[in-house]
Amino acid sequence: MTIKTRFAPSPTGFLHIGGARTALFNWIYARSQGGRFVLRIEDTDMERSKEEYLEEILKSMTWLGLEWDEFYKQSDRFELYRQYAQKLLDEGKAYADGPAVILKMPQMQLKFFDLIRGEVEFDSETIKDQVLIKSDGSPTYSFACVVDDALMEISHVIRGEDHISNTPKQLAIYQALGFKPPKFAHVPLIMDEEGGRMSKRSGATAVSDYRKNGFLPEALVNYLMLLGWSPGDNQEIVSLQAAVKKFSIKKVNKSAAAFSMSKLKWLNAEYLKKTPAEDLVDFVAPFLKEKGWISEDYDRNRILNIVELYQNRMADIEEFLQRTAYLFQEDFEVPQDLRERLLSQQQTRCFEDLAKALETAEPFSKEKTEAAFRCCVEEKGLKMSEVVHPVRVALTGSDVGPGLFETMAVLGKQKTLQRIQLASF
RNA sequence: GACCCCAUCGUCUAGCCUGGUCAGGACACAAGCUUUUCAAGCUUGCAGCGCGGGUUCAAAUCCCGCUGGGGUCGCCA
Repeated sequence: MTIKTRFAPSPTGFLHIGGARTALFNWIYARSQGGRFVLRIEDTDMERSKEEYLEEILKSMTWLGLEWDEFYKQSDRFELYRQYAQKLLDEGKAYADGPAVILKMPQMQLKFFDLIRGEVEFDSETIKDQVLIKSDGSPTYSFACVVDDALMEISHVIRGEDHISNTPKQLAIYQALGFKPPKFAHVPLIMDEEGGRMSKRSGATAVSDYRKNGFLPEALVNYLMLLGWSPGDNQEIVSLQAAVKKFSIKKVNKSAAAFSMSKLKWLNAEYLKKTPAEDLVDFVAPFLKEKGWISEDYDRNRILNIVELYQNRMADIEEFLQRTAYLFQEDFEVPQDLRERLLSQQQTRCFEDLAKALETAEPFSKEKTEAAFRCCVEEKGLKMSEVVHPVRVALTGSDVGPGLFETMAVLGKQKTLQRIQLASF
């Protein structure tokens, strides 16, 4: 049997991280079985479906690396749904209510075997007749879904747990149509940090938000797959390729998982650390351009030096931009408490001489600046720590950051000297 | 409310199917080492089987009940 899965978002909103994880499991499962992955846009609700959302969904899927083998839009297939509805009408399995078509609920065993949960059974008495075609001629979700899954020969329907109670209704439609139902697997939902329902208030929920905030797609994908699934060998860093090798749908958890931004950030930091600095330059450049900090023809080597300095000090782009702002902006504020604590008259009185000493550093490298700096500090009988911290504040506006001399090298001679002198009185 | 699903550290999880390993790992948190600060790195620590009944020589693991959480009850998807 050929394995075929599908992800079927409706373009009534951005691609949600919950949806992304469902898509991810479908993709991984198809790939792990040598099967095919279908992307089907469920845009039967003409009112709420928007072109911009469709574009955003496609873009997010591509960004995540979840390429599809087949693509469909339900709005192209309305005629097909009407034909099947007519068939049910002709066979007496459905009845008309004005222009609408409604399925007579057959008496049947509404039982199915869920690949993740095992046997799930519903009482057919509790399920009402189902609308198949709405009064406006468009198909309902369940009807279009069943017709498509059957015609597209979807072998495994992997979807969110919120669809579990749709399954018995759809089973009835399969039976009426005379189609064999696919295998079902309902993956648990993702909860917010507090364990409640994911909502706008829960923070970033759209995949595009994570892209904008400077997360690496590999990190997001890695995080999402770990929410409800584990390779089982204590590995946390798992590539898509490794996941495909180890994936088993039966090993997917049954219980809902709370989203953890701190773990996602940790994973992102891990991926950031192992990404070659050269590649990171390209990753970071668009964000710097957007800030207006660099132009189109920026000094690639300089950005490379900066990236190398901060690669281990950031979990996302926001942190990077915050910590490197002093390199691109002239007027940064030194917080009042730091000014008082580290830039007192006493502490800055050697600044003039330090500036003079640094003037001789040529080239203005980490090694040369450090040598000149140390020499001057020793001559004055001071300790390095007494001078290093005040100077860092003068240069960066912060008391934390990379090594002082690496910072100087990347800041450049002119700005370094200027800022030291400026702070000395 | 009815129906359905679920339940291991604060969080994500391994272990459950095929009862017997100090219940393992990761994030977070705390401490130490390193260091011009921070980060990274290394080491250590803290912390869990929801409750109650069974079955059994033995239960996180099997069964039942309870409690708790979640989902669905649209001519939305």
